[in-house]
Amino acid sequence: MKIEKSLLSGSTPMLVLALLKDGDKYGYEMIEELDRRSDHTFELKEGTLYPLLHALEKERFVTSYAKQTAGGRERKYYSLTSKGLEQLAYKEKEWRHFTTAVDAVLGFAVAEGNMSLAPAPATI
Amino acid sequence: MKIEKSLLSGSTPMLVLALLKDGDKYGYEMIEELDRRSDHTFELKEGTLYPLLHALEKERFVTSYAKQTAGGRERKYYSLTSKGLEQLAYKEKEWRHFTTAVDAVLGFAVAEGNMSLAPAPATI
DNA sequence: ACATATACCTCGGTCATCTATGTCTATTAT
DNA sequence: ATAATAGACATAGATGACCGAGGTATATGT
Repeated sequence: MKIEKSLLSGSTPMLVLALLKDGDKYGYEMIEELDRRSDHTFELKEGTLYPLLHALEKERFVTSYAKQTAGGRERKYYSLTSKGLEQLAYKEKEWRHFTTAVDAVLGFAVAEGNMSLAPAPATI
Repeated sequence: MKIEKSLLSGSTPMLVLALLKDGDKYGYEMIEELDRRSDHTFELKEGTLYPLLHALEKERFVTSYAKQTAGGRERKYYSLTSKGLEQLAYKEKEWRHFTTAVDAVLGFAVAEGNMSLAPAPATI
């Protein structure tokens, strides 16, 4: 199934950080891995990923280093920092909150406790 | 919890259609209803909603009519068309697919059958 | 009478993603 | 040997979604 691209908007940084949680990766590899893990739902474009990686590095969520392949080709590997791991945890929490809220609007039953509802105010 | 606004991007039309499934509503009412149902997660702005409603009407997903309040004020009510109902069903399906794919990338266990995986091709 | 809430609307800015394009190197096909 | 393809990085400009800010007008509360 093809997903309207704007749906993905906003969750891309989280997905990239999630990929790096399982080990250092280079850009091109992330695109393939994301495509594979999502069963072809997310076909991230290079024009999206590379600028995003630069932004994540600027914010110190990831660091990068160059590494040679056996063939002599150079790759730029990215590594998750502890700050990036914290950010991932935050983004995952935000993601849970978001999907719970959408499901609530769509009218799906929500398991109690999920929405962290404030206790109902006393009606005088 | 505050949600980064770009997360919502793309799912807004679905949410609006979902609201109208429960009966005709006017714009201002939808904003309040969305805020209420989502426990203040979605605070849709007028600058977002009104142009969106016009677009939905243009695509024949909704129709509109004017109606007076007891006080004499005029409101513009929107009503879901059968085409809009179909669109909502499609968008909900897309939404399920999307969240399943994100969860797969995040590494959460996925209930079997959800991802509609093609049977593994025979490896010769 | 004045402020606030209700109710509609539009314009322009911001930001995320994609399209298109470019570069360079390694591998595969002819 | 040479051409074509795939791998790997990068950026510029277009598109599109959402919001901020502003505008108009009526009803209600003080």
